[in-house]
Amino acid sequence: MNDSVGPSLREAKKRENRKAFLEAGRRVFSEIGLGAATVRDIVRESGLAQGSFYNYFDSKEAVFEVIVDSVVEQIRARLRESREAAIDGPSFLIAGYQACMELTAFDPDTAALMRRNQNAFRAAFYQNQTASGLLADLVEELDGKVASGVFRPHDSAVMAETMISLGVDLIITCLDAPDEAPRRLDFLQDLFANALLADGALDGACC
Amino acid sequence: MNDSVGPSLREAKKRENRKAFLEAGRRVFSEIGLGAATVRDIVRESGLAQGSFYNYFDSKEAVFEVIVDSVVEQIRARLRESREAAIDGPSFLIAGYQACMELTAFDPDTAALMRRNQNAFRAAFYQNQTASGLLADLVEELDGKVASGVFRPHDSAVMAETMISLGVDLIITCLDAPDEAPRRLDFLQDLFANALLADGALDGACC
DNA sequence: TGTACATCAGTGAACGCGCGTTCACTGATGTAC
DNA sequence: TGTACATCAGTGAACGCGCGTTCACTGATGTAC
Repeated sequence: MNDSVGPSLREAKKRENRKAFLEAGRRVFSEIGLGAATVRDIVRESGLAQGSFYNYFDSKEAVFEVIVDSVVEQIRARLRESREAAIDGPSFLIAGYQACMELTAFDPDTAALMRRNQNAFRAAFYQNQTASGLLADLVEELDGKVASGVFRPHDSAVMAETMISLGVDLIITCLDAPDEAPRRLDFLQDLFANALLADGALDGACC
Repeated sequence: MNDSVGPSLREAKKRENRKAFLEAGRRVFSEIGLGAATVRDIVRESGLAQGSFYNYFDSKEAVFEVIVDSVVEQIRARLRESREAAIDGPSFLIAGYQACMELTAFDPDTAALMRRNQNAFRAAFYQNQTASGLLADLVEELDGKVASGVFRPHDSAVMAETMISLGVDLIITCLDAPDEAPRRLDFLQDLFANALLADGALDGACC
Protein backbone atom coordinates (compact mmCIF):
# COMPACT_ATOMS: atom_id res chain seq x y z
CA MET A 1 0.00 0.00 0.00
CA ASN A 2 1.12 3.53 -0.70
CA ASP A 3 1.04 5.10 2.75
CA SER A 4 4.07 7.35 2.19
CA VAL A 5 3.75 11.11 2.42
CA GLY A 6 3.57 12.91 -0.93
CA PRO A 7 2.71 11.54 -4.33
CA SER A 8 2.85 7.86 -5.09
CA LEU A 9 5.59 6.50 -7.30
CA ARG A 10 3.15 6.40 -10.19
CA GLU A 11 2.14 10.01 -9.73
CA ALA A 12 5.78 11.06 -9.48
CA LYS A 13 6.62 9.27 -12.74
CA LYS A 14 3.68 10.89 -14.47
CA ARG A 15 4.77 14.31 -13.38
CA GLU A 16 8.30 13.57 -14.51
CA ASN A 17 7.19 12.38 -17.95
CA ARG A 18 4.90 15.32 -18.46
CA LYS A 19 7.80 17.59 -17.64
CA ALA A 20 10.01 15.65 -20.05
CA PHE A 21 7.54 16.27 -22.88
CA LEU A 22 7.28 19.95 -21.99
CA GLU A 23 11.04 20.41 -21.92
CA ALA A 24 11.43 18.48 -25.15
CA GLY A 25 8.78 20.73 -26.65
CA ARG A 26 10.65 23.84 -25.51
CA ARG A 27 13.83 22.62 -27.17
CA VAL A 28 12.12 21.57 -30.38
CA PHE A 29 10.07 24.77 -30.67
CA SER A 30 13.16 26.88 -29.97
CA GLU A 31 15.08 25.11 -32.68
CA ILE A 32 12.63 24.65 -35.55
CA GLY A 33 9.52 26.57 -34.49
CA LEU A 34 5.97 25.47 -33.73
CA GLY A 35 4.96 25.32 -37.38
CA ALA A 36 7.69 22.93 -38.48
CA ALA A 37 7.67 20.83 -35.32
CA THR A 38 5.82 17.49 -35.21
CA VAL A 39 4.58 15.36 -32.37
CA ARG A 40 7.25 12.85 -33.37
CA ASP A 41 10.00 15.45 -33.00
CA ILE A 42 8.90 16.15 -29.45
CA VAL A 43 8.69 12.44 -28.67
CA ARG A 44 12.16 11.79 -30.11
CA GLU A 45 13.60 14.65 -28.10
CA SER A 46 11.91 13.43 -24.92
CA GLY A 47 13.37 9.91 -25.13
CA LEU A 48 9.97 8.42 -24.30
CA ALA A 49 7.76 6.27 -26.51
CA GLN A 50 5.40 7.48 -29.23
CA GLY A 51 2.39 6.05 -27.47
CA SER A 52 3.15 7.81 -24.19
CA PHE A 53 2.73 11.26 -25.66
CA TYR A 54 -1.03 10.90 -25.92
CA ASN A 55 -1.32 10.11 -22.23
CA TYR A 56 -0.33 13.72 -21.60
CA PHE A 57 -1.18 15.94 -24.56
CA ASP A 58 -3.50 15.86 -27.55
CA SER A 59 -1.19 17.72 -29.92
CA LYS A 60 1.93 19.81 -30.25
CA GLU A 61 -0.28 22.88 -29.89
CA ALA A 62 -1.39 21.72 -26.45
CA VAL A 63 2.26 21.50 -25.42
CA PHE A 64 2.97 24.95 -26.81
CA GLU A 65 0.02 26.43 -24.98
CA VAL A 66 1.25 25.20 -21.62
CA ILE A 67 4.70 26.61 -22.33
CA VAL A 68 3.33 29.99 -23.37
CA ASP A 69 1.19 30.07 -20.29
CA SER A 70 4.19 29.65 -18.03
CA VAL A 71 6.09 32.39 -19.86
CA VAL A 72 3.16 34.81 -19.62
CA GLU A 73 2.89 33.99 -15.92
CA GLN A 74 6.56 34.88 -15.46
CA ILE A 75 5.99 38.19 -17.21
CA ARG A 76 2.94 38.93 -15.13
CA ALA A 77 4.85 38.26 -11.92
CA ARG A 78 7.65 40.60 -13.02
CA LEU A 79 5.17 43.31 -13.89
CA ARG A 80 3.60 43.03 -10.44
CA GLU A 81 6.97 43.43 -8.79
CA SER A 82 7.94 46.41 -10.90
CA ARG A 83 4.60 48.04 -10.22
CA GLU A 84 5.04 47.85 -6.48
CA ALA A 85 8.53 49.33 -6.77
CA ALA A 86 7.41 52.30 -8.88
CA ILE A 87 5.50 55.01 -7.02
CA ASP A 88 5.15 57.98 -9.35
CA GLY A 89 3.47 58.11 -12.74
CA PRO A 90 6.44 58.36 -15.08
CA SER A 91 8.38 55.52 -13.48
CA PHE A 92 5.29 53.34 -13.60
CA LEU A 93 5.07 53.96 -17.31
CA ILE A 94 8.50 52.69 -18.04
CA ALA A 95 9.14 50.18 -15.28
CA GLY A 96 6.86 47.58 -16.76
CA TYR A 97 8.53 47.67 -20.12
CA GLN A 98 11.94 47.49 -18.51
CA ALA A 99 10.86 44.49 -16.48
CA CYS A 100 9.85 42.67 -19.65
CA MET A 101 13.16 43.39 -21.31
CA GLU A 102 15.06 42.10 -18.31
CA LEU A 103 13.19 38.85 -18.43
CA THR A 104 14.43 38.11 -21.91
CA ALA A 105 17.94 39.26 -20.98
CA PHE A 106 18.16 37.01 -17.94
CA ASP A 107 16.40 33.99 -19.44
CA PRO A 108 18.08 33.22 -22.77
CA ASP A 109 16.16 29.96 -23.22
CA THR A 110 12.85 31.75 -23.14
CA ALA A 111 14.26 34.51 -25.33
CA ALA A 112 15.31 31.93 -27.93
CA LEU A 113 11.86 30.34 -27.77
CA MET A 114 10.18 33.69 -28.32
CA ARG A 115 12.52 34.71 -31.11
CA ARG A 116 11.83 31.51 -33.02
CA ASN A 117 8.07 31.68 -32.47
CA GLN A 118 7.27 35.37 -32.57
CA ASN A 119 3.97 35.06 -34.32
CA ALA A 120 2.74 31.92 -32.65
CA PHE A 121 3.66 33.61 -29.40
CA ARG A 122 1.83 36.80 -30.20
CA ALA A 123 -1.23 34.84 -31.30
CA ALA A 124 -1.18 32.64 -28.23
CA PHE A 125 -0.67 35.64 -26.01
CA TYR A 126 -3.86 37.28 -27.20
CA GLN A 127 -5.92 34.15 -26.48
CA ASN A 128 -4.18 33.27 -23.25
CA GLN A 129 -6.08 33.34 -19.98
CA THR A 130 -3.11 34.57 -18.00
CA ALA A 131 -2.63 37.33 -20.55
CA SER A 132 -6.20 38.43 -19.88
CA GLY A 133 -5.30 38.64 -16.20
CA LEU A 134 -2.30 40.74 -17.08
CA LEU A 135 -4.55 43.07 -19.04
CA ALA A 136 -6.98 43.29 -16.14
CA ASP A 137 -4.10 44.12 -13.77
CA LEU A 138 -3.12 47.00 -16.00
CA VAL A 139 -6.62 48.43 -16.40
CA GLU A 140 -7.02 48.41 -12.63
CA GLU A 141 -3.71 50.18 -12.19
CA LEU A 142 -4.58 52.84 -14.75
CA ASP A 143 -7.99 53.48 -13.20
CA GLY A 144 -6.33 53.83 -9.79
CA LYS A 145 -3.92 56.45 -11.09
CA VAL A 146 -6.75 58.38 -12.69
CA ALA A 147 -8.65 58.31 -9.40
CA SER A 148 -5.63 59.65 -7.54
CA GLY A 149 -5.11 62.40 -10.09
CA VAL A 150 -1.74 61.20 -11.34
CA PHE A 151 -3.15 60.39 -14.78
CA ARG A 152 -5.71 62.23 -16.86
CA PRO A 153 -9.01 60.44 -17.46
CA HIS A 154 -8.83 58.23 -20.52
CA ASP A 155 -10.19 55.05 -22.09
CA SER A 156 -8.25 52.74 -19.82
CA ALA A 157 -9.38 49.50 -21.49
CA VAL A 158 -8.10 50.52 -24.90
CA MET A 159 -5.07 52.19 -23.32
CA ALA A 160 -4.12 48.95 -21.58
CA GLU A 161 -4.47 46.94 -24.79
CA THR A 162 -2.36 49.49 -26.62
CA MET A 163 0.35 49.40 -23.96
CA ILE A 164 0.50 45.64 -24.05
CA SER A 165 0.50 45.48 -27.83
CA LEU A 166 3.41 47.90 -27.98
CA GLY A 167 5.09 45.93 -25.20
CA VAL A 168 4.91 42.78 -27.28
CA ASP A 169 6.33 44.74 -30.22
CA LEU A 170 9.10 46.05 -27.98
CA ILE A 171 10.10 42.63 -26.70
CA ILE A 172 10.10 41.11 -30.15
CA THR A 173 12.02 43.97 -31.73
CA CYS A 174 14.62 43.93 -29.00
CA LEU A 175 15.11 40.17 -29.25
CA ASP A 176 16.55 40.82 -32.70
CA ALA A 177 18.10 44.24 -32.02
CA PRO A 178 18.90 44.71 -28.31
CA ASP A 179 20.71 47.98 -29.06
CA GLU A 180 17.39 49.51 -30.00
CA ALA A 181 16.00 49.04 -26.51
CA PRO A 182 16.89 52.42 -24.93
CA ARG A 183 15.63 54.39 -27.90
CA ARG A 184 12.36 52.49 -27.94
CA LEU A 185 11.91 52.76 -24.22
CA ASP A 186 12.40 56.55 -24.48
CA PHE A 187 9.86 56.70 -27.24
CA LEU A 188 7.24 54.77 -25.29
CA GLN A 189 7.83 56.83 -22.18
CA ASP A 190 7.27 60.04 -24.15
CA LEU A 191 4.24 58.68 -25.93
CA PHE A 192 2.43 57.62 -22.81
CA ALA A 193 3.60 60.54 -20.68
CA ASN A 194 2.02 62.93 -23.18
CA ALA A 195 -1.15 60.87 -23.25
CA LEU A 196 -1.53 60.24 -19.55
CA LEU A 197 0.17 62.71 -17.27
CA ALA A 198 -2.05 65.41 -15.82
CA ASP A 199 -1.55 68.87 -17.36
CA GLY A 200 1.45 70.66 -15.93
CA ALA A 201 3.18 67.47 -14.84
CA LEU A 202 5.43 67.40 -17.88
CA ASP A 203 8.96 68.75 -17.51
CA GLY A 204 9.29 72.08 -19.26
CA ALA A 205 5.74 72.06 -20.54
CA CYS A 206 4.08 75.33 -21.35
CA CYS A 207 2.70 77.62 -18.57
CA MET B 1 4.07 33.15 -86.65
CA ASN B 2 2.79 35.28 -83.81
CA ASP B 3 2.77 38.77 -85.30
CA SER B 4 -0.36 39.90 -83.46
CA VAL B 5 -0.22 42.84 -81.08
CA GLY B 6 -0.10 41.91 -77.39
CA PRO B 7 0.86 38.65 -75.76
CA SER B 8 0.91 35.40 -77.66
CA LEU B 9 -1.74 32.79 -76.99
CA ARG B 10 0.76 30.90 -74.84
CA GLU B 11 1.56 33.94 -72.72
CA ALA B 12 -2.12 34.72 -72.32
CA LYS B 13 -2.83 31.17 -71.11
CA LYS B 14 0.03 31.34 -68.67
CA ARG B 15 -1.25 34.57 -67.23
CA GLU B 16 -4.72 33.11 -66.97
CA ASN B 17 -3.52 29.98 -65.16
CA ARG B 18 -1.38 31.94 -62.77
CA LYS B 19 -4.40 34.04 -61.94
CA ALA B 20 -6.49 30.90 -61.47
CA PHE B 21 -4.00 29.58 -58.88
CA LEU B 22 -3.94 32.94 -57.10
CA GLU B 23 -7.72 33.15 -56.94
CA ALA B 24 -7.97 29.54 -55.82
CA GLY B 25 -5.41 30.36 -53.12
CA ARG B 26 -7.46 33.32 -51.95
CA ARG B 27 -10.56 31.17 -51.60
CA VAL B 28 -8.72 28.34 -49.84
CA PHE B 29 -6.85 30.62 -47.47
CA SER B 30 -10.04 32.52 -46.66
CA GLU B 31 -11.84 29.30 -45.85
CA ILE B 32 -9.33 27.18 -43.96
CA GLY B 33 -6.33 29.44 -43.40
CA LEU B 34 -2.75 29.31 -44.63
CA GLY B 35 -1.66 26.82 -41.97
CA ALA B 36 -4.26 24.18 -42.79
CA ALA B 37 -4.17 24.71 -46.56
CA THR B 38 -2.17 22.39 -48.81
CA VAL B 39 -0.88 22.74 -52.34
CA ARG B 40 -3.39 20.08 -53.31
CA ASP B 41 -6.27 22.14 -51.91
CA ILE B 42 -5.26 25.06 -54.09
CA VAL B 43 -4.89 22.82 -57.13
CA ARG B 44 -8.28 21.20 -56.54
CA GLU B 45 -9.91 24.63 -56.19
CA SER B 46 -8.20 25.90 -59.36
CA GLY B 47 -9.48 23.08 -61.54
CA LEU B 48 -6.02 22.69 -63.08
CA ALA B 49 -3.68 19.70 -62.83
CA GLN B 50 -1.34 18.91 -59.95
CA GLY B 51 1.72 19.16 -62.12
CA SER B 52 0.81 22.60 -63.43
CA PHE B 53 1.08 24.22 -60.04
CA TYR B 54 4.84 23.94 -60.01
CA ASN B 55 5.12 25.81 -63.28
CA TYR B 56 3.95 28.88 -61.37
CA PHE B 57 4.73 28.60 -57.66
CA ASP B 58 7.10 26.68 -55.42
CA SER B 59 4.75 26.38 -52.46
CA LYS B 60 1.52 27.59 -50.90
CA GLU B 61 3.58 30.22 -49.09
CA ALA B 62 4.69 31.68 -52.41
CA VAL B 63 1.03 32.04 -53.39
CA PHE B 64 0.17 33.65 -50.08
CA GLU B 65 3.02 36.12 -50.40
CA VAL B 66 1.79 37.38 -53.76
CA ILE B 67 -1.72 37.77 -52.37
CA VAL B 68 -0.51 39.66 -49.31
CA ASP B 69 1.58 41.90 -51.50
CA SER B 70 -1.43 42.92 -53.56
CA VAL B 71 -3.45 43.65 -50.40
CA VAL B 72 -0.67 45.77 -48.93
CA GLU B 73 -0.42 47.63 -52.22
CA GLN B 74 -4.14 48.41 -52.05
CA ILE B 75 -3.71 49.74 -48.53
CA ARG B 76 -0.74 51.82 -49.54
CA ALA B 77 -2.68 53.36 -52.41
CA ARG B 78 -5.57 54.23 -50.11
CA LEU B 79 -3.22 55.81 -47.63
CA ARG B 80 -1.68 57.93 -50.37
CA GLU B 81 -5.11 59.17 -51.41
CA SER B 82 -6.19 59.96 -47.89
CA ARG B 83 -2.95 61.78 -47.26
CA GLU B 84 -3.45 64.09 -50.20
CA ALA B 85 -6.98 64.84 -49.08
CA ALA B 86 -5.97 65.74 -45.51
CA ILE B 87 -4.26 69.09 -45.08
CA ASP B 88 -4.03 69.82 -41.37
CA GLY B 89 -2.29 67.73 -38.69
CA PRO B 90 -5.26 66.24 -36.84
CA SER B 91 -7.08 65.07 -39.96
CA PHE B 92 -3.86 63.51 -41.27
CA LEU B 93 -3.62 61.53 -38.07
CA ILE B 94 -6.97 59.92 -38.41
CA ALA B 95 -7.52 59.83 -42.15
CA GLY B 96 -5.06 57.01 -42.69
CA TYR B 97 -6.70 54.79 -40.14
CA GLN B 98 -10.12 55.53 -41.54
CA ALA B 99 -8.92 54.69 -45.03
CA CYS B 100 -7.75 51.28 -43.82
CA MET B 101 -11.07 50.55 -42.18
CA GLU B 102 -12.95 51.48 -45.33
CA LEU B 103 -10.90 49.05 -47.32
CA THR B 104 -12.05 46.14 -45.23
CA ALA B 105 -15.62 47.45 -45.23
CA PHE B 106 -15.79 47.78 -49.01
CA ASP B 107 -13.84 44.63 -49.87
CA PRO B 108 -15.42 41.76 -47.91
CA ASP B 109 -13.33 39.13 -49.69
CA THR B 110 -10.11 40.69 -48.49
CA ALA B 111 -11.62 41.22 -45.06
CA ALA B 112 -12.47 37.52 -44.85
CA LEU B 113 -8.96 36.62 -45.95
CA MET B 114 -7.45 38.84 -43.29
CA ARG B 115 -9.79 37.62 -40.58
CA ARG B 116 -8.90 33.99 -41.26
CA ASN B 117 -5.17 34.68 -41.48
CA GLN B 118 -4.57 37.41 -38.94
CA ASN B 119 -1.23 36.18 -37.76
CA ALA B 120 0.15 35.01 -41.06
CA PHE B 121 -0.93 38.37 -42.40
CA ARG B 122 0.74 40.32 -39.64
CA ALA B 123 3.92 38.30 -40.05
CA ALA B 124 3.94 38.68 -43.81
CA PHE B 125 3.23 42.38 -43.48
CA TYR B 126 6.34 42.95 -41.44
CA GLN B 127 8.55 41.21 -44.00
CA ASN B 128 6.81 42.60 -47.03
CA GLN B 129 8.63 44.89 -49.41
CA THR B 130 5.58 46.97 -50.15
CA ALA B 131 5.00 47.32 -46.43
CA SER B 132 8.49 48.77 -46.11
CA GLY B 133 7.53 51.30 -48.76
CA LEU B 134 4.43 52.14 -46.79
CA LEU B 135 6.59 52.69 -43.73
CA ALA B 136 8.96 54.91 -45.70
CA ASP B 137 5.98 56.95 -47.00
CA LEU B 138 4.89 57.58 -43.46
CA VAL B 139 8.33 58.56 -42.14
CA GLU B 140 8.66 61.06 -44.97
CA GLU B 141 5.26 62.52 -44.20
CA LEU B 142 6.04 62.86 -40.51
CA ASP B 143 9.37 64.53 -41.18
CA GLY B 144 7.66 66.95 -43.54
CA LYS B 145 5.13 67.94 -40.91
CA VAL B 146 7.89 68.47 -38.37
CA ALA B 147 9.76 70.69 -40.85
CA SER B 148 6.65 72.78 -41.42
CA GLY B 149 6.02 73.11 -37.70
CA VAL B 150 2.73 71.21 -37.63
CA PHE B 151 4.22 68.41 -35.54
CA ARG B 152 6.73 68.57 -32.73
CA PRO B 153 10.13 67.00 -33.38
CA HIS B 154 10.10 63.32 -32.55
CA ASP B 155 11.65 59.95 -33.44
CA SER B 156 9.79 59.64 -36.71
CA ALA B 157 11.11 56.16 -37.57
CA VAL B 158 9.85 54.61 -34.36
CA MET B 159 6.70 56.75 -34.51
CA ALA B 160 5.89 55.42 -37.98
CA GLU B 161 6.42 51.82 -36.87
CA THR B 162 4.19 52.41 -33.87
CA MET B 163 1.45 53.97 -35.96
CA ILE B 164 1.50 51.07 -38.38
CA SER B 165 1.58 48.46 -35.66
CA LEU B 166 -1.45 50.03 -34.00
CA GLY B 167 -3.07 50.30 -37.42
CA VAL B 168 -2.69 46.57 -37.92
CA ASP B 169 -4.16 46.02 -34.46
CA LEU B 170 -7.03 48.34 -35.33
CA ILE B 171 -7.88 46.58 -38.57
CA ILE B 172 -7.74 43.16 -36.98
CA THR B 173 -9.77 44.16 -33.93
CA CYS B 174 -12.43 45.80 -36.07
CA LEU B 175 -12.72 42.80 -38.36
CA ASP B 176 -14.12 40.92 -35.38
CA ALA B 177 -15.84 43.85 -33.67
CA PRO B 178 -16.76 46.61 -36.14
CA ASP B 179 -18.71 48.48 -33.44
CA GLU B 180 -15.45 49.17 -31.67
CA ALA B 181 -14.12 51.20 -34.57
CA PRO B 182 -15.19 54.73 -33.56
CA ARG B 183 -13.99 54.30 -30.00
CA ARG B 184 -10.62 53.03 -31.15
CA LEU B 185 -10.27 55.72 -33.77
CA ASP B 186 -10.94 58.35 -31.10
CA PHE B 187 -8.35 56.78 -28.87
CA LEU B 188 -5.68 56.76 -31.56
CA GLN B 189 -6.44 60.33 -32.56
CA ASP B 190 -6.01 61.47 -28.94
CA LEU B 191 -2.89 59.43 -28.44
CA PHE B 192 -1.07 60.78 -31.46
CA ALA B 193 -2.42 64.32 -31.15
CA ASN B 194 -0.91 64.53 -27.68
CA ALA B 195 2.35 63.10 -28.91
CA LEU B 196 2.70 65.10 -32.10
CA LEU B 197 0.83 68.37 -32.22
CA ALA B 198 2.91 71.43 -31.51
CA ASP B 199 2.28 73.02 -28.09
CA GLY B 200 -0.81 75.18 -28.06
CA ALA B 201 -2.40 73.42 -31.01
CA LEU B 202 -4.61 71.24 -28.82
CA ASP B 203 -8.20 72.39 -28.23
CA GLY B 204 -8.55 73.72 -24.75
CA ALA B 205 -4.94 73.03 -23.83
CA CYS B 206 -3.30 75.01 -21.07
CA CYS B 207 -2.09 78.63 -21.67
C1' DT C 1 5.47 -9.57 6.30
C1' DG C 2 4.39 -12.33 2.04
C1' DT C 3 1.65 -13.69 -1.82
C1' DA C 4 -1.66 -13.31 -5.44
C1' DC C 5 -4.09 -10.41 -8.14
C1' DA C 6 -5.56 -5.80 -10.15
C1' DT C 7 -4.42 -1.63 -12.06
C1' DC C 8 -2.50 1.34 -15.25
C1' DA C 9 1.10 3.87 -17.65
C1' DG C 10 4.92 2.70 -20.98
C1' DT C 11 6.17 0.58 -25.30
C1' DG C 12 7.01 0.56 -30.19
C1' DA C 13 5.59 -1.80 -34.29
C1' DA C 14 2.12 -1.14 -37.41
C1' DC C 15 -1.68 1.16 -39.92
C1' DG C 16 -3.69 4.19 -43.18
C1' DC C 17 -3.54 8.65 -44.92
C1' DG C 18 -2.58 12.75 -47.42
C1' DC C 19 1.17 15.21 -48.55
C1' DG C 20 4.76 17.29 -51.92
C1' DT C 21 6.80 16.26 -55.95
C1' DT C 22 8.03 13.93 -60.32
C1' DC C 23 7.88 12.66 -65.13
C1' DA C 24 6.66 10.35 -69.43
C1' DC C 25 3.31 11.49 -72.39
C1' DT C 26 -0.01 14.66 -74.93
C1' DG C 27 -1.46 18.21 -77.69
C1' DA C 28 -1.76 23.04 -78.54
C1' DT C 29 1.03 26.85 -80.06
C1' DG C 30 4.89 28.86 -82.49
C1' DT C 31 8.49 28.76 -86.21
C1' DA C 32 10.93 27.82 -90.61
C1' DC C 33 10.73 27.46 -95.15
C1' DT D 1 -0.71 30.14 -97.76
C1' DG D 2 0.56 25.26 -96.44
C1' DT D 3 3.41 21.77 -94.43
C1' DA D 4 6.67 19.76 -91.37
C1' DC D 5 8.92 20.19 -87.30
C1' DA D 6 10.15 22.28 -82.70
C1' DT D 7 8.81 24.06 -78.53
C1' DC D 8 6.71 24.07 -74.26
C1' DA D 9 3.03 24.15 -70.89
C1' DG D 10 -0.71 20.86 -69.31
C1' DT D 11 -1.79 16.36 -67.48
C1' DG D 12 -2.59 13.08 -63.85
C1' DA D 13 -1.03 8.64 -62.33
C1' DA D 14 2.45 7.22 -59.47
C1' DC D 15 6.18 7.44 -55.99
C1' DG D 16 8.11 7.63 -51.52
C1' DC D 17 7.79 9.84 -47.25
C1' DG D 18 6.71 11.21 -42.69
C1' DC D 19 2.87 12.14 -40.26
C1' DG D 20 -0.75 11.31 -36.41
C1' DT D 21 -2.67 7.78 -34.11
C1' DT D 22 -3.70 3.07 -32.41
C1' DC D 23 -3.42 -1.03 -29.65
C1' DA D 24 -1.98 -5.58 -27.98
C1' DC D 25 1.39 -6.53 -24.97
C1' DT D 26 4.62 -5.69 -20.95
C1' DG D 27 6.03 -4.84 -16.52
C1' DA D 28 6.16 -1.80 -12.67
C1' DT D 29 3.26 -0.15 -9.03
C1' DG D 30 -0.60 -0.51 -5.93
C1' DT D 31 -4.05 -3.30 -3.28
C1' DA D 32 -6.29 -7.08 -0.65
C1' DC D 33 -5.93 -10.36 2.52
